[in-house]
Amino acid sequence: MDVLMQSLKIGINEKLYIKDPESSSLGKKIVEESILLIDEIGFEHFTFKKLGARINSNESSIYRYFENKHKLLLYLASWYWGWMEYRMVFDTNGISDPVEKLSKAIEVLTQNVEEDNAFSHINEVVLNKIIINEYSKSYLVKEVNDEDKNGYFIVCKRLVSRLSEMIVAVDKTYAYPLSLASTILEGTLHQYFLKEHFPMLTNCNENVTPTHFFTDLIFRTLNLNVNG
Amino acid sequence: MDVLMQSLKIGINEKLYIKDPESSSLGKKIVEESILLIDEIGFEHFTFKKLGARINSNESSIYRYFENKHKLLLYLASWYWGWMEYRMVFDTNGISDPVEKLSKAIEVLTQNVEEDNAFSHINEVVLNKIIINEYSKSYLVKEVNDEDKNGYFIVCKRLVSRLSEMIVAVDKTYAYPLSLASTILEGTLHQYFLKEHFPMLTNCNENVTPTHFFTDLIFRTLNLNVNG
DNA sequence: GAATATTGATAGTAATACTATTATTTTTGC
DNA sequence: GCAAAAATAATAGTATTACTATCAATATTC
Repeated sequence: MDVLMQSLKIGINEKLYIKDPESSSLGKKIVEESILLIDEIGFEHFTFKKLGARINSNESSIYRYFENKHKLLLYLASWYWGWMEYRMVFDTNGISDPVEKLSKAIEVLTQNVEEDNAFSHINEVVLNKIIINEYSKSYLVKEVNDEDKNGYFIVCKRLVSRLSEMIVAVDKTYAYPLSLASTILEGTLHQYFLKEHFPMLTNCNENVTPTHFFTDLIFRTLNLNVNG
Repeated sequence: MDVLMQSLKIGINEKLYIKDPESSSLGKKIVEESILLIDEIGFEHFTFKKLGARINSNESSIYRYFENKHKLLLYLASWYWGWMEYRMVFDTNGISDPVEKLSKAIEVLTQNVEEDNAFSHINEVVLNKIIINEYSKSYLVKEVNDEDKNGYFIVCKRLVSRLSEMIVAVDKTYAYPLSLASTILEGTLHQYFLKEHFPMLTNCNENVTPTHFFTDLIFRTLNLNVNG
């Protein structure tokens, strides 16, 4: 799993941190506990001072790793999308049939996240929760164009692009592969949010998952049979 | 248009404001200029102090209308969704064919917003821009469950519900009408955002609109012909 | 064991997000 | 047209946030 780990590390833009949090135990603790604290109190209430108190460290020490909490969120999001991308590529790698390949990709991207023990200091289940609740806040900012120029969103963009290509491989005539791919990724986060907080606005529940909904949607849209 | 105006006023939960901004010229100015200022500097940089300076009024006076900027955003969002709901109901009212009715609803909900002169102090075009950029921030908060209990999201919920019913009217066997409806509403905002800031992640541009994409998606998903 | 890097502690600043009080202006009712 | 009431403005003040700067204490490494 070392190769995986490295490939994921590569995905994170160096401008997102001042000092690489993977390079020290304090850095890892900052990442590890920030995920838990953001989940507990929400991104708006989260501060470096509170995080410092929680990990018995100092506010000023955290500022030596991340410029501000916004950059930390972008870092966590890059890690998350890099991890998703890796799993998608890994899990679809050997599949030659384009329909089966797309189907598997959708499954990986929309299914409930389970813990991955390859990364000891990152709790993927909780990270997924904060991506559902907070990811939009990382790009819905006035500075988005400049930040995009800095490459802060490159991992997520590459994921959409890859998924779009898989859609094209299934149906070259379909006119909206990019829009469909971005709708699936964003829509998945949204359906999980609705399931948790607005169950009346979704058909997803304990039995019906976003994977069911989006797999069905893709197959109907691209005019395929469920069995490939 | 007075009836319309009233019906839209009714839609806004009274708990969202301390004093009804429609009841005075200062209140209207607060709403009018807050839309423009949030659009200009973004919700994070927007403060009541800055708004006060802009309208030659006082921070403390604005606090007499709205508890904080979060409630103001919820107010603006309720107004927006109330206005969309009204237009959707109005424009689909006489249509008896369910397919044509759904098609018209999608059109109203996904098309580019144009100014509505019935509401002099609200610039719908700019309001639509801030909904695209800021709406998610109104519900992606830790307090969402309590706020929902207070009825702050009722207008948007009713809209999803209505759209879902129109989907059911077209295809009773389709298993995910709520998820499809919520995906369309949320996805429309997202596609407009991508079109503006991440054109590589969407097929929408000057010629292809979110209306094209979502109309096509709905028709394929519900197995209909484009001509009804 | 000295030099260097890292972390911690403390202090300080400007801005934010308010609340409270009092003064001034506007509105309304008679 | 004037008094009473309501609305708005001005000012001040508090706690928190989002940092920056400085210096002391601790690890690390050469």
